[in-house]
Amino acid sequence: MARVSRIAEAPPHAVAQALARLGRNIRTARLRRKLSHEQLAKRIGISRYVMADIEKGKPTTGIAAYLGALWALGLLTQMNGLADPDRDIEGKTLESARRPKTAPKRKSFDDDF
Amino acid sequence: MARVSRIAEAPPHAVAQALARLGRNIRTARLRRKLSHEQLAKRIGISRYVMADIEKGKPTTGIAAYLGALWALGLLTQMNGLADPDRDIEGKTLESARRPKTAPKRKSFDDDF
DNA sequence: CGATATTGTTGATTTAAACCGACATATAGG
DNA sequence: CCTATATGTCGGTTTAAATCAACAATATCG
Repeated sequence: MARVSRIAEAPPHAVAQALARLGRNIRTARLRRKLSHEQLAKRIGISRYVMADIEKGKPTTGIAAYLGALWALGLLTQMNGLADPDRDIEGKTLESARRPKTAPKRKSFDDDF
Repeated sequence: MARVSRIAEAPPHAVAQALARLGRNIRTARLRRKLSHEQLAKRIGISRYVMADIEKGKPTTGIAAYLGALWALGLLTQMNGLADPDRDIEGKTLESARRPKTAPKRKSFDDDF
């Protein structure tokens, strides 16, 4: 990533937790399939070091490496419904009739946070 | 990421597709909530440029940025069951009684691919 | 339509992600 | 136990991810 964004530097609990759990789950799946870091990494096209990073839930590691791991383990299909607009009740409620291509104009200067 | 791994350089169809869909879904969720790139990016702690990258499904972008977006949109909970060992039928079947901490020793030289 | 905000693009800079070699430690399984 | 393999750690190199400023293009809405 370089220049490390705040979300990566100090992720909120929920994000850090999700990341840690994902890493653990990937590790479990790998061990069940009796693959070493090196073997799985090779299939994904990453180094064994990055494979280890993934299992640690490293925030700055590229998403493709994570998805590649899921893919190589046959678990990528579980990504299917993620953030699906149809499941987004909150969003559906908020949505006005039209579907704007950009966000609506803000009244004026930034409503920060 | 630097030195761009193969998975990021030329992701398999399934991975590229999952990435593109995730990006689109995040965009839809953002627009429904009437947030601009800049507004959402600020809450996540990234620049608007990275926010745009996410919606494009850029493979090399750090996973924390993606999860941060889901988090800021209230969609992170959908990550819960991802790669859950309990749901991993394939893995459960393969698993032998014990739970090794490392992969079993390979017979000898690499079984490549 | 016109004013304003959003989003896209480009080029330059900074910095760390990914890689590697080498070595230490832990684990598996004979 | 012993040995081969797996995994962890460290320093150093390469390279591109993230940022930013500035401007262009596009979309919103009064």
